[in-house]
Amino acid sequence: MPRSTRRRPAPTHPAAEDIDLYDVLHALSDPTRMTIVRVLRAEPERACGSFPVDVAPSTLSHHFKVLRESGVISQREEANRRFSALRTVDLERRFPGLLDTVLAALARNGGDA
Amino acid sequence: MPRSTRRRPAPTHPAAEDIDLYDVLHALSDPTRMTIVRVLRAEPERACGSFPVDVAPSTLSHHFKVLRESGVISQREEANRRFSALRTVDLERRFPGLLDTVLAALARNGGDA
DNA sequence: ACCGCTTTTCGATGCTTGTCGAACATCGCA
DNA sequence: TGCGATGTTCGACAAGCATCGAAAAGCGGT
Repeated sequence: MPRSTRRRPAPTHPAAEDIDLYDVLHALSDPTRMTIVRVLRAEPERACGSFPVDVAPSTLSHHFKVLRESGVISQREEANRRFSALRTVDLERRFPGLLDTVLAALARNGGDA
Repeated sequence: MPRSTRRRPAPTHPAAEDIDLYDVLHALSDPTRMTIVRVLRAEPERACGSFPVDVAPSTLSHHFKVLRESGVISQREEANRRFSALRTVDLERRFPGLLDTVLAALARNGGDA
């Protein structure tokens, strides 16, 4: 009996057309999560633990879950690490210009605040 | 002794340059408040009680307070009515394109949902 | 087989939030 | 002066949220 290669439950992502605006806005209304998005904007992919945020690992995991379930980021597993990436294409298709505008606004708000 | 003509405490608004992005995003992440913004987009001004939202007056007052203190709307008093308006100029100056993009995204999200 | 690293899950905690009803304030009008 | 209409304030309440520490799961290397 071939055991599944899946170890932990694979991270679930909403379909592009199911991304909800209110979920996205809520996800982006937290500074810690916005920092994650901003960093991910500059790099295509990054491991969870390598973000310049000052919260406990469990808290960070929670924020990634919020971002993932709102459709802002995607996550893939590699070994015991989990890499995150912005869903730029899906977001652009669903809500054109939103991500760019918000990130531009963030830069005016205080940049890294 | 001349009493002040102010009866109730006048509504307080943040200065344009003090509008905080996180406050704005949070204000916009609620459907009831978003409905208010959407209606205000089509009309320059409107009295509080005349919005097509289905909540108690006290709840509505709370939402207006959130919108006002985040800098999304302004309110002026006339007699015993309070008129609200979008702070389109201030918002555009502080976060260019944000309001338009979010409202366009709202239309894609389900329009009046 | 064991250890260390990365990340998630669980339970708890304190704060925030959306909601309501009741009471209050203010105005116009009769 | 009193009445109705318009909004706000005040508690109260349930739900949600950001946060943490402790524990567990999964992987790679020794």
